[in-house]
Amino acid sequence: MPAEPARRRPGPSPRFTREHVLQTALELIDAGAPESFSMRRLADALGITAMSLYGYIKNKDELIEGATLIALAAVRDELSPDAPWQEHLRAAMREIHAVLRQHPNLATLVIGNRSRAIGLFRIRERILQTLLDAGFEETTALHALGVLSYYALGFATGQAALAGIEPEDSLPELPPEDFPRLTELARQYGEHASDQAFEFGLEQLLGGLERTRNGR
Amino acid sequence: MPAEPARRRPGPSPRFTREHVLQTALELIDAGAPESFSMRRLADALGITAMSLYGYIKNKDELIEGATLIALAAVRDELSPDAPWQEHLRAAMREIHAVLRQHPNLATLVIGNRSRAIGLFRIRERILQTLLDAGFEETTALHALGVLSYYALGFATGQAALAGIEPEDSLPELPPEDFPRLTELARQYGEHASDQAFEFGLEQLLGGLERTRNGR
DNA sequence: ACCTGAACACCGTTCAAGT
DNA sequence: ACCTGAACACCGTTCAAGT
Repeated sequence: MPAEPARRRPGPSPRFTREHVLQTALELIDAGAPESFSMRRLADALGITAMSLYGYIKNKDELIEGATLIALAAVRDELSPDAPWQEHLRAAMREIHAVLRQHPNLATLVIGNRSRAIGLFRIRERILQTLLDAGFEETTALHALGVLSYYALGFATGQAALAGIEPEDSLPELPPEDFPRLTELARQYGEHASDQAFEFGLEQLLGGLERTRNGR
Repeated sequence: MPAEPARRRPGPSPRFTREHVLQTALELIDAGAPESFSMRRLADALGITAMSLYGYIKNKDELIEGATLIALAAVRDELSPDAPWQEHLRAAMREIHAVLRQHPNLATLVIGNRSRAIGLFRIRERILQTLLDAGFEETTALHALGVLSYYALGFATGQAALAGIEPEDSLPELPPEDFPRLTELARQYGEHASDQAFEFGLEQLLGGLERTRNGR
């Protein structure tokens, strides 16, 4: 690189809002592989040095939390408040799933990061509220909350792991004599992580909850 | 147990089996935080340099796959083959859950790693076999396979994220006016990630599958 | 006040050289 | 054949100094 004059124009050196930094982070997280996101790459994308980022956020965890919050802001409950509780849960779960599908790497980062992003708790509050209003006992409601959130997060992370992989490559080569069923269904194996599979599981869970609430 | 060569070099020049390397890796993964596991630390624990590891495994992903395989070797099906399919699924899911609870950081590493550890496919084969034998249609069986595996993996990862955190610290400070229910149940919030919650969700899923198989 | 370079303490992995 | 040090191309983060 040729030596430039050490002097830098003090002119329009760009200053960002925290939101702009977080938004750029989210775009970068969406663009690459989950592990390819780094402070240094984000700084590059913004045209500043990595160290300058620390003027906007405390550390990388807080940065990911902030990006999560922005992404989750898209989750809204549009249902009328007198819709049955099953409808509310179904809608909430579908919205979470849709958002995580749009930002697949976020799911991977969040699940491994013990994220305390307040957006996650906004959704949990809403689910918990729905369950309690539906008449579930407190402990049962908390159990259901855990089941529903980890199902959504786990499934989305699983789908993210298969993103960009050809369906027929989602299975490694397996000896047919030890894996007869997987071998037989190899071509359709990708179905296990499809959106229909998510819906299928959601309906199993909602049906189960309904049965539980009606006294077994 | 290390293979003892006891020949030719003076000084500490131990040679290991691949199994010993993988076993040590698993212990190290269990011991610390998920992100604290590194090739260099593993080499330290073995008393060799990081570069020597590449004589035993191709890279870090393969190392984690190998450790996963060792851990999953503990999963066995002890049921008699004529037990009802629900019992088989329940047993398989509980065994997976138990193993992931014993190696919590492994769940985190596996879910973010698109692991192709053959041990995972051994379990999937078994679940798929059970579902097909129970009479589920192929697509439905694959959907159920995805739902069950991602539920187990997602829940275990969620529990791992809370490991070592005091139950009362599992919630960040939230404004009570926006989060009335979570605030109200803050003391019991840890319940959402308990083993009972896992069992609760498992029963919802099994009940749902049973209903599905009996024609809605 | 904001941004910087240099530095620290790490990573995974390659490679040529040593025994 | 196995292990090594040195090196490469990265990390997140701190800190004193520059503007």
